[in-house]
Amino acid sequence: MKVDRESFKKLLKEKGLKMTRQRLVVLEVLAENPEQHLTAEEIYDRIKAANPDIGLATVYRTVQLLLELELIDRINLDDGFVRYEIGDMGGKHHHHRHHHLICLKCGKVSAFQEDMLEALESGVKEALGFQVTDHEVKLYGYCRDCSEKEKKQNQEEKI
Amino acid sequence: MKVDRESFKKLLKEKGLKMTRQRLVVLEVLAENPEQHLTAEEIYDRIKAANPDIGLATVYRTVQLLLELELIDRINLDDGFVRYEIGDMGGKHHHHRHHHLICLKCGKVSAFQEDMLEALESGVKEALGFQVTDHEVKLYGYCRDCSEKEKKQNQEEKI
DNA sequence: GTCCATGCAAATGATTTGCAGTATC
DNA sequence: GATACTGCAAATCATTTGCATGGAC
Repeated sequence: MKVDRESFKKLLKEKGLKMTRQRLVVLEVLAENPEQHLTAEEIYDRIKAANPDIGLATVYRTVQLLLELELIDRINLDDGFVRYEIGDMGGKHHHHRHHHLICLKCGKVSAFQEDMLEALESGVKEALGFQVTDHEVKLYGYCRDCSEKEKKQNQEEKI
Repeated sequence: MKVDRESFKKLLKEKGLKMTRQRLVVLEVLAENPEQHLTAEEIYDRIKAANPDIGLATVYRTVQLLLELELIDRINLDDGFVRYEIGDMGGKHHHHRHHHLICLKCGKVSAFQEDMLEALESGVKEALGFQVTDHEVKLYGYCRDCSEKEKKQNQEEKI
């Protein structure tokens, strides 16, 4: 994914903010690594090589800013780090995101698209009067690779 | 909800652990406050009145232990605290839990039961080969009270 | 030139850990 | 009586913040 410098600059200007090299670079790292769920420190590490004089605090501040601008999303995998990923950008409907599959064996995190939740949301609306505007769904289990490995191992044990 | 001292003791013994007043009290606080999503510090505060000489570190250690024993669940509302609530105990099917409605206006957190996710899980299994064993679902939006207040306010503005 | 933004280092705050004393089995 | 558990205080570690300098407009 490519960051459009000019529209980013414009977006910042609307809020009285300035476009800086650091802000652009952080956004670019996230845009170039979709589905990677990077921590602030990981973003920092990827930037440091080309920009040795950037500070970790700036990454933290920038990531907050990008969240407020709704350019990126936050993911919490309960491992002590907050992670970030580039948002839908295209923005089909009202930002519906945060669908993650987390493998309990290899730790791999993948995303999935699913509209089945809309039925759930309208059910909640009718039954409880709760109007859903966003959701975060994490499914824990075993990814294809790990569950196939498991299966193979079980077969070998039977022999 | 009431804690069964003896079966708790037995459960601990199976793992070579001892039953202590502190462990019992922490479990009781959580059992007596279902749907309350207490932080470690909040649990500590509720215990301190009757047991002034308990330590916060013990609450943290106990809560970890109860998680491992699958007697309680962990909830993360991204507000900087990890929260805990008593588990299903009854345990209908394979521990399926963590369904929360989080109101963006008043911050109220409520839980809901919903089996509609099973359709989603089998969809994921077929499409991606990912075998789901547990899930955590957070729906963000506006609770009945807040969305009614909102509606009323909008009507008044029109007058 | 005016502010906003940055880098650095120090501060924060939830959670963890080491250790000597204490309670459970 | 052995061993696990607790309380306390110190340590940890991700994230935030104060402040003087630097950069965008």
